Amino acid sequence: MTGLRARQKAFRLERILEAAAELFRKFGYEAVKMEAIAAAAEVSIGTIYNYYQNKGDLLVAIVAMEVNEVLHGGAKVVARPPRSAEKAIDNLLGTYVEHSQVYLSKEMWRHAMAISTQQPESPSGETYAELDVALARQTCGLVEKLQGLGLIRTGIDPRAVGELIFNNMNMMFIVFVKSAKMTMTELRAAIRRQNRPLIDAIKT
Amino acid sequence: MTGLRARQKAFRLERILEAAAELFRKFGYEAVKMEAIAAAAEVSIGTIYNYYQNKGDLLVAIVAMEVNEVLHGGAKVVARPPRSAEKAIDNLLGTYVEHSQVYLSKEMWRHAMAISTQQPESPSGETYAELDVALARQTCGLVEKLQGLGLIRTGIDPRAVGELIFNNMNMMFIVFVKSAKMTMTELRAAIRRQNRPLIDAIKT
DNA sequence: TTCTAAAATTGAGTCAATTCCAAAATTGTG
DNA sequence: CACAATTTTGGAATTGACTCAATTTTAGAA
Repeated sequence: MTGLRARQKAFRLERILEAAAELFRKFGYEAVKMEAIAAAAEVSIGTIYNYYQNKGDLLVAIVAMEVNEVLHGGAKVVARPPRSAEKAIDNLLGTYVEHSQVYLSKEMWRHAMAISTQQPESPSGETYAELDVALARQTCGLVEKLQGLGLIRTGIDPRAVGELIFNNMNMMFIVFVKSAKMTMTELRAAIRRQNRPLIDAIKT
Repeated sequence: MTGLRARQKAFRLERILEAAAELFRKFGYEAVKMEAIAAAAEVSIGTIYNYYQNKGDLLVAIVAMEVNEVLHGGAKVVARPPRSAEKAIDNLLGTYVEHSQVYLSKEMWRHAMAISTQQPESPSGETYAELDVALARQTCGLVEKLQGLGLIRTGIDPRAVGELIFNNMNMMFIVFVKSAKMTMTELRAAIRRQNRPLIDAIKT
């Protein structure tokens, strides 16, 4: 057991995902037909639907791999944060938004977000939501750590602050991927500006 | 001039919108076929597409009417805010989220959001984005007013605070409509909890 | 009233995602 | 080595949003 069948399955799963990722990146999510993905992965359309529920599922699986990398990057920042609340938070959020652009286009992000909003109960929708929760937790974790390091006043609820900061960033990221012209630099500047009053007020 | 044709046009526009709104509310956005809307509005499918670019456009038009009411409700709060920063902000955000449920189901909101994310450049996507901007401005306006009333420290950037608060609420509202079980009460409690450290820090 | 160009309406047809299902392949078992 | 149970395959059928060429309606001039 766990013989040929399982190996073939894993192999096909990956080949389909890679074919889709490459095509999505090259031509955009909407422009790519399932037929093209099937041809590129050298399987039939039916086979794709055997592995993934729908076209959106395929996209969200790609995005999920990406977000997992972002979580890893974030963990490093939380482990050894810069020695000021301002810099630490800027660093973490910077990791999030910068990394998010490495493999995924704005268009891919937009569709992934739309799919997870449209079908929150589907496996891919839940996956996406869980990743958001994990990122929010990580942000809260950083705030807590900063508090432990004496960089943020005691008595302040770190979860409230973490969620507020994360939600603001997430919303700004949505605005960013929806805007054709907004740059990464502008995004980061806006987030910094929005966070400043809060951080000034809670830092020691 | 402005005779029969214009009147008929306005009449049909409205009849299509009303038919769609009723069907969407009763059966959900996805479950309703364009064919059904056409039949209910007593026009052909082609005619609907003469007035609205696509099915999503129809939904966003309905949502836009709703959000305009929300903006009106918000204006009243900003005009005569409660005499504490905490209550004033809670009141405004409460107006937003409570009103949003009157005519629209979570499912309709989810699809409207998804559409505006997927097609940000389309008329309906832009309409939705503009409404978000208007709401964010209103929130900033309230913060500024509270500052003018001496309820929030001077020297704090009201736009930064307003945007932070609005973006957090907006993100939480997305979480809310994506969750089958989250209640309005829970949503409001979460938002209050998240805002508390910020408001405590900036109020006089 | 009658005629004509512009505007609006119509619905059958197109397109791409998704579903269906019968044939083929794979595996564990007697 | 069969052979039955299970899984995979691939292409045909379905579905529903959207298009477009033909038809109908309207406004206004003669």
